Amino acid sequence: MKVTIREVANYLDQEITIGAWLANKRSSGKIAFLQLRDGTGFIQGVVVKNEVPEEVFAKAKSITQESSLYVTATVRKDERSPLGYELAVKDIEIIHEATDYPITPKEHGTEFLMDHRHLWLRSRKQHAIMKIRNEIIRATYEFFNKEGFVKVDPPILTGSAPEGTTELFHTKYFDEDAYLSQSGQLYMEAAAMALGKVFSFGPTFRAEKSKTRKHLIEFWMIEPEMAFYTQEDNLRVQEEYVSFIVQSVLENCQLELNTLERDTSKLENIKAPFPRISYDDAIKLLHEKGFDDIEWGDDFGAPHETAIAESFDKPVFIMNYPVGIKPFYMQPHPDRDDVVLCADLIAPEGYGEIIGGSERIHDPELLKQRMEEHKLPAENYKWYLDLRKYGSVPHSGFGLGLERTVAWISGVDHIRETIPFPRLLNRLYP
RNA sequence: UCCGCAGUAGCUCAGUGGUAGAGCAUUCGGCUGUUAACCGAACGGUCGUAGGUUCGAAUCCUACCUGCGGAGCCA
Repeated sequence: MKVTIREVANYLDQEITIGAWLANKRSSGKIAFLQLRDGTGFIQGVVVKNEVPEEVFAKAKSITQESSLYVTATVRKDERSPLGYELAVKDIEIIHEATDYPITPKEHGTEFLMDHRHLWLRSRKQHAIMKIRNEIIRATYEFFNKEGFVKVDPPILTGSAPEGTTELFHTKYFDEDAYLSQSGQLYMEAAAMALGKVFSFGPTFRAEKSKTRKHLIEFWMIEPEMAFYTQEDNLRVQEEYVSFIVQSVLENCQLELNTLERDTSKLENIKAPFPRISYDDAIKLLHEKGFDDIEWGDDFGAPHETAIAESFDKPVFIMNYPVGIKPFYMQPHPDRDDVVLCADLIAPEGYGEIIGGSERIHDPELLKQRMEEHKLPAENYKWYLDLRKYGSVPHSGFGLGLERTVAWISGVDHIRETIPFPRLLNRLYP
C-alpha cells in the first residue's frame, strides 16, 4: 500500500510503502536511523540489522543524503518520536542516488543558502514556512468567499502607474511602453463597481533599491475593494480578515509553528477588534517616547513603526495621515482638510506595515483636482475617471502584503524566507 | 543611493608581518535508540581580484568586485 507520511497514523501496525528522500541518517553497527521526508511531512525509519536481510541493512548504511527511495515498513507508535510514529523498515529500494548534496546538516551562511534556494526549500524550516504561506492563502480564499466577495484578477502588464511615487519595472509592449503592475487597486475599483465586493491575489513589482528584511522586488498582494463601504466598514473587514487567517494558521499548522519554534501565545489573542490610534496621537506618542526626529507631516520610519507597535499586543491601525504623504485617490476627512480617511495596519513584534487601506475619493471634481496636483497625465486615467462619471459611489479597499504577513505569523526574521524564490535587489537566480 | 561589516578547504569559521589551521561534509574503520548522534583515521587550499610597501604579506596600503546588516522608500 503506497501512502504518504501525513497519512501514516491511519495505518498503525500495517505494512506500507512510502516514496521519500533521505533528509539525514544516523547509524551504528547494528541499527540505522533514516530521517525521511516526502513533501507531506518528516518521519524516522528504523532499520535493525538482525531484523532485515543483510543487503537491506548494508543499503541503509550507505544511502547518501537526499537520495530518493521507496521504503517498505510497518507503522508503529513510538513515544520517542516528535510525530508519535515511526517506521520499522523492512525493505529499501533506491530510486536515485544523490551525490555530494551541498546543504549538509550543519550551519550555512545566507549567501550559500540563497544560491541553493531550489534545494533549501527541502529543509524542515523552509517546508514549514511554505505550508504556513499556503494556509494563509487558503484561508484568504475561504474568508472572502464566505463574506460574498468575488475574486477578480487585475492585469500585470499595465500602461500607467497607479501611484506616481515608486519605481516601476519598465518593459516593452510591442511598440508601446509598459510597466509591471505595482498595485491592482485602480482596476479593483472598476471591478467593485461591476461586482460589489471583490478581491485580488497576485504578484506586484517594485523596482526600488530597497535592501531591508521587509522588502522584496516581487511580492504578492491581496487587494479587496468594496462598493458602498466607508472607511469604518473597511477597517472592520481588515481586522476580521487578519484575525481569521491567524486563527486558521493556529488551528491547521500546529506542527509547522512548532518546527519554527514560534511563540504561539503571541498569536492566540490576535482577534478583532484591533486597537486604533490616529496619526496625530501616534506623533504625540513618539514624542512622549523621546523621538525628536519626527514632526507632524512626516511619514514614519521603521524605528517609529516599531515603537508604536510595541505599545500594543495586537496589530494596530494608524489612522488618518496628512494628505501630503498619501496617494492622490484618498478621501479627505469630513471634518478637516489636512488629513485623509486611511489607515495602515502595523503588525506586532517589529514586522511593520502589513496593510495599507483607505476610503477612495468618489467625487469626480475633487479627484480631477487631486490628479492635477499630483501631475498625473489625464489621458492615461480617463478610464479611471469614468468610474466617477457613471454612478459614482463611496467605496473603500486595502492591500495586504502576503510575505510580510507570512513573516509575522511564522516568526521568521527575514522576508526572503517567506516566498519560494525571492527576487531581491541583487538576486534574480535561482 | 548612503552608512557600517565581511570575503581563508565543498560548508561554518580561527589565524593581525615569519612553515596554511579546526569543526562539519566526503571516503574508510568502530559502535543496538540516535535526534546537527558519537569515537578514530584519511582526503581536502591560486587566503575575492588587480596593483603596491617589505628580505618576507592571508595579515599593512590603494582601487575594484561580491555579499551581509541597517537607513531612505514602501506592502
